[in-house]
Amino acid sequence: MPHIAEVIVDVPVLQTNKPFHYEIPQEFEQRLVSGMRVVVPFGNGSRLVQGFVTNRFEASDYKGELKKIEQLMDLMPVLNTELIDLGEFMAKETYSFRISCYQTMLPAVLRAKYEKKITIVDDLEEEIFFEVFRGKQELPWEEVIDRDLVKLMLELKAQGKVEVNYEVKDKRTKKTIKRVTSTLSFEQLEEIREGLRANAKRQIALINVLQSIDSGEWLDVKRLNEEYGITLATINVAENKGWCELQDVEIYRDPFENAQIKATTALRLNPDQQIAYNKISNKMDENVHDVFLLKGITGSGKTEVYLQTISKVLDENLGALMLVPEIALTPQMVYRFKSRFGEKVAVLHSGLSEGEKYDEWRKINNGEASVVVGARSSVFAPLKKIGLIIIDEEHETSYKQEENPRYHARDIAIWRGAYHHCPVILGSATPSLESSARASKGVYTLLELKERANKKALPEVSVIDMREEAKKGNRSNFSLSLQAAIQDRLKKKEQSVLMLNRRGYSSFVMCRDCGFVLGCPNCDISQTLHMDTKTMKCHYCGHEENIPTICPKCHSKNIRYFGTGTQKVQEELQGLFPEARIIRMDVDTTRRKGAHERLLKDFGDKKADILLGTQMIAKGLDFPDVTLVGVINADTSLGLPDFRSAERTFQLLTQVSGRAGRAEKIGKVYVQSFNPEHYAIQYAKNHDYNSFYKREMHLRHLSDYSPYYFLVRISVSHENEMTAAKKIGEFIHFIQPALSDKAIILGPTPKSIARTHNRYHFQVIIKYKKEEALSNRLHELLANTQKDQAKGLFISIDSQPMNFI
DNA sequence: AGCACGCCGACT
DNA sequence: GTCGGCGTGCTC
Repeated sequence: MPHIAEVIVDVPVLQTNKPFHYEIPQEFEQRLVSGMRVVVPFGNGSRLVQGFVTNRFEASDYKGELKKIEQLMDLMPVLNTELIDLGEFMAKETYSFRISCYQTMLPAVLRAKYEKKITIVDDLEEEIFFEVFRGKQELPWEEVIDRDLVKLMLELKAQGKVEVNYEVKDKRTKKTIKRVTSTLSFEQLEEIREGLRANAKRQIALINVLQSIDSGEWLDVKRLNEEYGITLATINVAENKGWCELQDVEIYRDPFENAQIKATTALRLNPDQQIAYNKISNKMDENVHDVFLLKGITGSGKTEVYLQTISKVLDENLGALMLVPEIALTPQMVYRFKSRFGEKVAVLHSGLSEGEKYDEWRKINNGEASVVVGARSSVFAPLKKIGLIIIDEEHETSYKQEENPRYHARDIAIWRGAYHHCPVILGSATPSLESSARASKGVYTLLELKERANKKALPEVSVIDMREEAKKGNRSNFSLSLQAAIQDRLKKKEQSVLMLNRRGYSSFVMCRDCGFVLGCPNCDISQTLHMDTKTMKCHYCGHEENIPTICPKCHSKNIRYFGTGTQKVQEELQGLFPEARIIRMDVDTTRRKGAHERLLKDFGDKKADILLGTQMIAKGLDFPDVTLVGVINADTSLGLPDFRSAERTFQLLTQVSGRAGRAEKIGKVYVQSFNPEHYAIQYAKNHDYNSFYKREMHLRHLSDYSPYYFLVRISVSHENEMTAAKKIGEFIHFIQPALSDKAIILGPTPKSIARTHNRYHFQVIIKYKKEEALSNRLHELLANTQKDQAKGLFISIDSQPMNFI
């Protein structure tokens, strides 16, 4: 057996971001497998840290003396070889540490907790022992700090009386239940019963129960207590006397314990669905990796295609991975999967406790679950053989993690698809421009669902010009036509959904009379209002000007910042319709666990007439009695200083429109806007993705943005503004020589929130098509700036950033 | 990150 | 003269 282990240690800094070799002690030789967590001594004081074994070797080329692995933390590996490789790839792509990548792949309970403490090894003076150690053998290090004992401890350590110890603690817990079985025969128990006093009621009851079960059958102790009043104490006594045997068994916490799930079967596919199914199915048969872009309008039955392709995967004893955005992971959605695939489904989402997440993860790792449904991080689910990966609503920006490691689930999914030689399906009604562009170039295979499953026409969308409303003297958030429509639905006892677009809240300036938004003269994006400096700024090029008091276009004085809160809107709405029952859904009302589900359930049960919410209501809701959808302010997301703002607005409007008229009744959508002629709004009104795509691609082409160019953003921050500004300048000088003349450098500019936590932030964006040397150069940049980073300069590199605010 | 080693200021 | 400040470098 190779007795050298390659270990990635849990010290997330660049200098230790490489494998370290350890000797595997004899006792672990047989049990240690790559992918297990281990405890290893590390560094000068040999403090104990957690590590992941990534390989085993016969010999090491390390010149120094190898240390030994201290302890194994797992019986089964937590990472398989695929995930070990994926972590290496991911660290390189996202400019982050391998250890951080492995930790994001795993449930949080597998992350170690560290404890440092002082242990007595030789007799101490009585006074110290009782006063300082309070008569105990150990003293936690925090206490040493708090009680200012560092100096004393160092002295005692020098005298060899105490030592510093490190402990690596495993946070994971398994939920267990106690169960009991009989160890005696019916007759033997009968004999015992006769020997008992008549008033030993509990013991007699227990014997009755033990007599009633078959040999080898186990009974739940909790149930014995509930049903017969037999306590654990009684059973313990009985066990000591040898009548029965007690056992702790590990169980999974079941987050869906109380759900009643009815089995469903496959629906009949329409011709478009059938074609899509066949094409995907063929690739699965060939065992070939391919990426499909499944484009289907709302209600076209994408989910049924997912379900049936997954079903085929299961028939071949492979696993399937399905990602959905966190907010779309509703009970309705989960129910659909559970009812088709039953126990084979594992669900991973943020609503679960750490323990529940770990249990779901274990079911996957053990091979008990073969269908995984979950949000972004589920892309790392430890399925051993994957036959299909699906990313639903692939355009959603939440698939990109906004903290380190800044991975995009789509990239990870495609990497895993290639590894497993299986298809990846990207599904959306409004695909991202990047994916559509790849499909039109033939990099992805396009599959289209053009028909709605119920053959219903898409809802009619009316765009309401809020400038006209203003002229009529209506200063409220609700146009007269929307008010009339709401009144009508209330009368007919039908439901309405109203969405308040909260993106980019209050951060830009717009003219209430003509809809003019102040843009940057150099960058074709809107400028952001900075109240701290009382200026308008462009986040891309750094352009700055005064806040306008008069609209440059129509010279109206009615130009001001834009944005409204949900609570204020709710009050206004209630004032207009005193009899209406309103449910408000925003970050405030959904903060508590389960609140989101409860509010939706109440609305589904028709306990309210109007659902008022932010974009979180745009996804996945399917309520048959909703016949009216209103978008109160379509413009806020247009005003964002982001080249994707039109795309986001188009996607949002299309998505929310799909909420109207899901069943028999015909739906109607009202979109209120100060920019009704804006192409994102007009194309959304006409449900015309293709025209939107063409127009937007043209604009991206003109301004050299994605998908024509790749982007990378380098951000720095420092508590001293001058230092941060000077450093980012140096970094550009360092990177520039590695770039061709085709690359475009934007900035440096201060970030939109130029100062947070008393630190100053600057960024530079590099637009490029093909720069072979760039990635290496950026890795070098990180390596060369270790000293700066030690001195409080934060550097972060975000490849293909999604948010610019 | 955490720890040791090493070289300059205010103290017994 | 020394105690201790944190700058620098290393961790299998």
